[in-house]
Parts: sequence; C-alpha cells; structure tokens
Amino acid sequence: MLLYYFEMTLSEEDYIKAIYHLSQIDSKTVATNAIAEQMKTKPSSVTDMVKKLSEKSLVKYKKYQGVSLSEKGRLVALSIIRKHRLWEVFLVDKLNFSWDEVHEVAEQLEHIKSDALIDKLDAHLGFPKVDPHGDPIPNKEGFFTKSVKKLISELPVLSEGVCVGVNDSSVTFLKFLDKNNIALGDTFKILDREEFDGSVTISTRVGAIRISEQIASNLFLEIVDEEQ
Amino acid sequence: MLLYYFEMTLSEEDYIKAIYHLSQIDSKTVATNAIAEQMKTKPSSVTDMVKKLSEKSLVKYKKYQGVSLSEKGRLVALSIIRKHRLWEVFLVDKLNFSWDEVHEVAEQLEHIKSDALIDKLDAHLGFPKVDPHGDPIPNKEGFFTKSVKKLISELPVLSEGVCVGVNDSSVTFLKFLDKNNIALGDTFKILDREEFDGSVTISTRVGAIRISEQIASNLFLEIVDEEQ
DNA sequence: AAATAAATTTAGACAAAGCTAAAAAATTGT
DNA sequence: ACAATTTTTTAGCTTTGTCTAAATTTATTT
Repeated sequence: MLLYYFEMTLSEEDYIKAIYHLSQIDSKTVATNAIAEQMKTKPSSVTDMVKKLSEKSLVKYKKYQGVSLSEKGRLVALSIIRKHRLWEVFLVDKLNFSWDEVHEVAEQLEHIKSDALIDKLDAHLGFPKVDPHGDPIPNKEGFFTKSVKKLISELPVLSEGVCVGVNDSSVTFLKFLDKNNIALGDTFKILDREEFDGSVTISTRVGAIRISEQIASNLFLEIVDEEQ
Repeated sequence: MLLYYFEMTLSEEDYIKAIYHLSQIDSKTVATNAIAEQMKTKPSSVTDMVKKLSEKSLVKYKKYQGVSLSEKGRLVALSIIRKHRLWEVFLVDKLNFSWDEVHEVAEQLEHIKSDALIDKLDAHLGFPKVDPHGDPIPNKEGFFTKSVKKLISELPVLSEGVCVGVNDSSVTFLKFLDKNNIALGDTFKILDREEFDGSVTISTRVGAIRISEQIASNLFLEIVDEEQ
C-alpha cells in the first residue's frame, strides 16, 4: 500500500472502510443514509464527516449527489482491510479462535499503526492470500487475488479450491464432515459429477470420496482467480 | 485481573498507567506537574482528567494535594501493564522484533479490549513471567513475581537469573557475547568470583566460562523473587 | 513572617464527532 | 406538472480532551 503520510483518526478510517464496502455492493455512489445505517449514526453526522474526508481528498463528494472513494481513499480502505484480514488469520491460526469469533477483535486491531508490524505479521503467518472467511487479503500495494466463494454443487468438474465454509452448521452435518476428514482449510479438487443424482467425487486428504448433492450444496470452496 | 465493568477511554487508561508508574518511583502522592510532563500535556488538563478519574473512584484526589491510585485504579493499571508486556513478548518472540523496537507498538496494542484475546495470547506465548526487558508480567489477578534486574557484577555468588539486557550495546561487545554463546534469554548461574580482579565464572549453555569485571558490569540478569 | 516563587486550579475557548430539529433539494406518485 | 414524500444538508448544541490566561494555594527565602 503506497501508504498515507497523514494522520487519520479511528473514526475517519471506519468511514472510509464503510464507504468501500458499500460501494462494492452496487458500484454507484454511496448514499448518506446508507453510510449512516452502516455506521450506526445519523445522516447529519455523515454529512459532516464526508465533508471532512472530501477536504482531505479521500472521497469525491458533491452535495446531494452521494460519495465515492478517491484513488487515495481506495488505497486507505484496502490497507485497513489488509490489516483486518491478517489479524483474523492470526486469531484463528495462532490463537485458536474460531472463525466466527474474530470479527470484533479484528475491528480493533485493524487500527494499530505500524507498517513494520504488519509486514512481520504477514511473514509470521506465511503470507496468507485469504482470511478465515475465504475473503482475499490485499497485498501491500492494494492488489489482491480475486476469489469467489462457491458451493461445490455450483462448480464445474476439475475446479480446485480451499474449503472455507458451510451453509448448514447443524451438529449432524459437522459430524459428517469430521467423519469424512473434511475440515475448513482443506484443499479439494472436484474429480467427477454424476448427471443422474448430482453427487460429486472430490479429492480429500485421505483420498477421493463421493458426496451427495445435498452435501455438495452445503460446502463452500474458495476459488482463486487472477490479480486485480 | 478482577476486571473493570465500566468503559474507559484510551486517554483515561493512559493517565492511570502514568500515575501508576510515577507512584512506583517514589511512593508518595503524584504531583499534577509530574503527570503533565509524563503525558506531554499541560497541568490544567491533568487537573480536569484527575477530577474525572476521581469521580469514577479510580484515584484518590484532594485539591492541591496530589493524586494516588485507588485499589480499583491499581488493578486497572496492572491490567494494562499485563497487556502491554504480553504484547511485547509476542512482538519479540513471535514476530522477531528486537527488544528495543517494541515499546511504541505495544503502547497501541495494550488498549485492545478483549479478555479472551489476552488469555489466548498468554497461552500462545507459554505464560511468560517477564517481558523482553525483564520486567514482570502481572497475572490476571494483578499479582506478579517481583523481579530485579541487576548487573552480574552486583550479584552474589550462586545467584541465578535470565540475561535480559546489556549496558553497552557497541558492536564490539555484542560480537564478544556472540562468540561466547551468550544471548538474551539465556539462564546463567554465578559460580565463582575472584576477589583479586572481580572476574566472574558463570555457567552458560556451553559450559562454564570466565568473564572479566568489565563484562560482568555490562550484563543484566533478571532475578525472580517471590509473589506480590 | 512577609515577600516571592512555584505549583495547582479555575474560567473560558477550541476542535472532533456526535446529536436534534428545521430547512432545502431531489424523487415519486398521480 | 405539481404535491407529497424522502433524502440530504444546515444550524446550533453537547461531550471529551485539550489549551491559554488568570486566580489561588502552597512552598521557599530571606
């Protein structure tokens, strides 16, 4: 990330991140009300902050027209997201948090300011490409490997990806996974699919196994695409 | 640490920590001016904050008489110090920072709020008793093993401790240490001292070695005492 | 024991980030 | 096309933590 040589408050960083996420949803300009809802604040507060961010050329803003991030703002957003996701990997991989417990703490950790810290954390974690939810981690320059999270049932034969989530988190289903040596973080390849019943053969750590369509439509794989 | 069920701002936490450290220096009440200097702020700002902390019964305060921490305030201070020192251990042991680079980042990390995080970090680090500077890490209840940092030249024969620092950080000296297999974190025992020249025999990883008085007066050992 | 100096507190102001209520602009419905 | 509704902005106020300048209390000197 070509970094930002200016001080940003915690609140400013949170707004930038919120605007980034909202502009991912639909790529137009982001509405004041939408930001207010996301930030759990009032529209009038958003207007104030947006003016401030506009002064600092982090966002493009015209009265009544909504906001969008400037290139500078986009890089700031990506730098915060990078930090957030690296910390999530740390919490899950090193501290044994489960992947649904980490968001809140990562929200705090993402604001720690130290480039050296993030570089060393990245190295310590083995330069991960995705966080525990399967979302991609931008590199220092703000590029990230685009990745899609898809159900096995929706993927073509020969696709390969990392198992990053389940749809059905019932005890029964999780026990099934355990019994078949399927765990989050495992890499699978789809070897074959039966036209007849939609069942799928996948390669796992312990060899190839056959799973039913029902199972296949409950397991998310994270497929890595190209750079952006 | 019997924790605090009330929200504390970053600034309040910093003041509590500053007051704790100043009251360690000499155990009387702490002067407004001293706090102002430590916090790099003005005495009038200190007065304001001290009133606020007094309302929350974190400090004992009488106008013109200086402040001291209440028991509650002391526990808050120790909880922050615990976090600070655990993060320092993490930065040095896991991320390969050198022990003189970690303070600033730990100042930020110490404010992260999550009991689960600190518990898991503590476990991940193997429940360390001292930080990379040899300062003791309070446990959850605010107790810590008192430890003293002393030069080898000042310690009696048969003392044992962990090497935690050097007085002279010249390249020549560090090379000498390296050559003799002396590194920070090693445990040494003082086997003998010559009256004649003050030279000392110590046990190291590679057996006993003899060091001159000059060397002995440049190496700090951290000696663990009892609980407090 | 005054006089002077130093330390501390008070009073009043400011910037950040939020709020409410009212005004203005944009959008929608008919 | 224009009235009604929704969205956004403005104006003015609040809180937190800071500041300066002035006032007050405590300490030090002679």
